[in-house]
This record gives sequence, C-alpha cells and structure tokens, in this order.
Amino acid sequence: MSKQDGSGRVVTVEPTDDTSASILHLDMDAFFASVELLARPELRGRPVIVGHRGARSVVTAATYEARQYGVNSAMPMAVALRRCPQAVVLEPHYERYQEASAHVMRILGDVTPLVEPLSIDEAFLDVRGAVGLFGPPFAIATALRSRIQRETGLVASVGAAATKFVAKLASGRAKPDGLLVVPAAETLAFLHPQPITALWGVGAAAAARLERLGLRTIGDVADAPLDALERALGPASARHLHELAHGRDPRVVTPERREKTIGHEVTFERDLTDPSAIDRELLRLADRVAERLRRGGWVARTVAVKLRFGDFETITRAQTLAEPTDVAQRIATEARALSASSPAAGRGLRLIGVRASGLLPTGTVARGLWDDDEPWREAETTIDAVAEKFGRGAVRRASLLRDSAPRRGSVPEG
DNA sequence: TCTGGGGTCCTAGGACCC
DNA sequence: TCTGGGGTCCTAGGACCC
Repeated sequence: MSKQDGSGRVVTVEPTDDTSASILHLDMDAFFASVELLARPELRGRPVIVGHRGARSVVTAATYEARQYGVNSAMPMAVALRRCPQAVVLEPHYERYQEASAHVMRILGDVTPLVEPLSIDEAFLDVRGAVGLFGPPFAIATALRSRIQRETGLVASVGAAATKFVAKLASGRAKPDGLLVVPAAETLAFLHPQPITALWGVGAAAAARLERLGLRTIGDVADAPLDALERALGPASARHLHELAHGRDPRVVTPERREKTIGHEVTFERDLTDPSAIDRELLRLADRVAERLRRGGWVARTVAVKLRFGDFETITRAQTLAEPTDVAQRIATEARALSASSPAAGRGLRLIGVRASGLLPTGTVARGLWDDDEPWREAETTIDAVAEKFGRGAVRRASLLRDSAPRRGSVPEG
C-alpha cells in the first residue's frame, strides 16, 4: 500500500488490488499560497504567509516552509510573525483562487460527473464508473495529479479508499505532493492507530471529552461501548463517530449540493460604537447578501445578524419574514431591528454579520403562491417542482407561505 | 498568542397544532 | 378540570471544517 521514505513522508507504491478504493479525495497543497507563488516565483523555497497585515488578522494560508516554524492557518498574524519574522506576507487574491479552483474542478469533471466539491480546494470523486475508461483508481489519481500540475502549476495530493472519510484521511497523510491508496481490506489497519483528532468531526471539545474516557486512538473509539460515547458526545455524533471508527461511512459522493445560507461578516480594526456607523455596515453587508441572493435566483425567508462584542462574546438574532425577500433595504431594516433589540445594544462591536437562510427559488414559488389565476393548481404544480428539485424541507416552507401569505394579486415575475 | 470569513450540522427549549 | 404525546417550526448557541 504505502511505505515511509527517509524523511517520513508517505510515498506510494502501486497497490496490488485497489479496485475497492474507488472514492478519491483530492486536496490542493497549501492552495492559496501556491496560487500566489505562481505570480511570485522568486519566492519559492521561502516561508510565505497569505493574509492581511491588520492588528486583528489571521493567517489565511502558509507555505510548507512557513509551517516548519509552527505557522498555521487561522493563527493570529502577530503570533505567526513572532514565530517566523522573516516570512513574506502576501495579500490574498480570492478571484485568483476561484479561477484556479474552477480549472481544477473542470479537470476532475473530465474523469467523472460524480465530483463533489467540498471547499474551494478539495473534492471527492466516485470513480467506479471511470475505471473501464481510465484504469484503476491509482492510475486515475496519478493522471489527475500530473494533469493538474501541468495545466495549473499547482500540486494536488490524493487519497483513495472505499469511503469518503478514509479517502480524506488518506489525502491528508499523503501531503505534500503525494498519493495514498488504502484498499478496503487495509482500512482498519490504517485507521486504528491514528489519534482521535484525526476523526472528521472531532475538534478540541470532543477530543477533550473522549480523552476523559481514556480514549486516545481511533481504535480506542471503535472498541468503546456506544452508550459511553453517547453520554459524552450526544447520540448523533456518538453513533456517527463510532461508525467511522469501524471504517463504515455510508455517505455517497453527491455532485449537486446547493447552499442553504448566504452571509457576510466583517471584523473591525477597532470596535465600532457609533450607531450610524453600525447602520452603514449593516446596510453594506445586507447589500452584499442581497446581491448574491439575486445572482443565485433565491429569496430568503429568514434574516439573522451576528454581533461580537469587544470581549469576544458573540450573539445571533434571527427573524423569519412574512414574505421572503432578496431586497437589500428589506434585509437591512430587519438586521437593524434585530441588532437594536439585542440586550447588549450600545456596547462596542468587534464584528457584525448578516446572514440569509430559508432560501427559496425566486419566482417559481412566489408566482405559484400568489397568482390569483387558479392559485391551487398553480401552487400544487409549483410545489411538486420544488419538491423534486429541493426536497421536502423546501415544500414545508412553501406550504407555510401558502397558508400564511396574504391573498393578493399577481406579483411581477422575478 | 489572542483569536477571519465562508459555511454545515446538532441540540435544546418553546410555541403551536392535532 | 386538568392533561398526553407526537410532530413541526423557530430561535439561540456551540462545535466543527476549510
């Protein structure tokens, strides 16, 4: 399957039987930093950090050279520069990352339509149907890595396994610039020695609870009684993690996953106290949210604000609207009412966020629900269409709208 | 050392309906 | 007169991921 080379990096040898490892997880190495280096090749080999230089900023990405000094993503920039004062700090360029990401995703789409982007720089692929055309998973992954390198100048690592979770773990082990195939028969041997923090969904809080039970490795979690896990973590995560620890993960690769919320937030260099400044920020954020709603063809039923105060205390307040909207002014009005009614109004604000949820497709539902010409038939067909496309949750929201919406004439198509 | 911005998912309690 | 249980929706908070 794999062996360690002298430096401890995982290198791959061609597995004898990898047909069971038909889920690939592809993850770009130090993605943002690598994209920046395309424009600044003279910085190759040096510690480079991507992020703003502000007093409250954090590291967005770091090259492996910078990571050797203990610099990591999400670390406060001040800490990072203390650890690695000679690092070069570059401002992020998100459009470039989007472009590079789109290019990589197109390459993946040439292998199979079963590509599930997980974030801007990683994706799952189900290659079961592609082996006839392109060979076994090992060959597909090798070809993908070299094509990505050739066409974008960027390095991708790949994990291949029988399940999503193990594939993701394998790509992490393969980094940097690696490929690791874990055949189904070797899943548990691969999984069980790893620390509990490697479990996808176990962060600091869950790790602390599991350690209190004396569990240190994934193998320990697999052997632990389920009821003890449930008491520590709650029923849902306990069962989920217990299954993962046994190498069982029923989740399939799902190409079309639509967004459920759209939001923007901003942290200020200095806490905001001036009410009119706060109002301006709320409108600005509402404007960006509304713009994305319209571009995506959505209206939102619920508006939420997030407020973080000087002492880092964070609250959220949400309100569901009588009629869904994609209008910035409407969202801003609601956001202002929510923030003004918060018990801590008047305190200095470190962060403000505006988020829209309960997304419904523009036009289809509204037209169906509020059209006075045969409203019921129209509503039913529209709801069927909504159900087929967006699932029962959207139908429930649509039904609620139908029942609570005031009767009135046709609204313009949106 | 002092904590970004984009998200997803889970839990828990209260309102409301049947 | 007092009261059950199930289901759904809504809100708030928190954990987690990249």
